[in-house]
Amino acid sequence: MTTPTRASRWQRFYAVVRQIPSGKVATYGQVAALSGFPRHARQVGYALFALRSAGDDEDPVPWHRVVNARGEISARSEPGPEPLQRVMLEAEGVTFDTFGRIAMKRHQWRAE
DNA sequence: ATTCTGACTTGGG
DNA sequence: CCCCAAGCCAGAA
Repeated sequence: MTTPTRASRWQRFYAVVRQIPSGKVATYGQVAALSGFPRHARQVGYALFALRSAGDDEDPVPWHRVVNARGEISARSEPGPEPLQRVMLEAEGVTFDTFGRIAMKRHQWRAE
């Protein structure tokens, strides 16, 4: 709605994640910082978790472009989107090394 | 109102 | 590289 001052921080995170271009990835901490909350990396993860069942076909959030600081896909409590996330990233041109890590120096998103 | 949980990060040893 | 402690917030029961 039109109440940004009362809007959840989560909406802020989603807005930033939506700005991540295809072929690039950002870390939770990065998203938090760009949203204006340097120490809220955790909340970003939780926000995305809540997004799992969101029916946002009109306003999709590229959650798959958010990875942890190690450059790996974070493990969830339950199996599911992990392999999918990797597939989606690879489909966008993101490459993984033998350790299952992303070449962050090459794919990490640089905000402008 | 309280308690528990959950896609994390960073710094220090 | 690994392990530990602290910081942070929202939603469900």
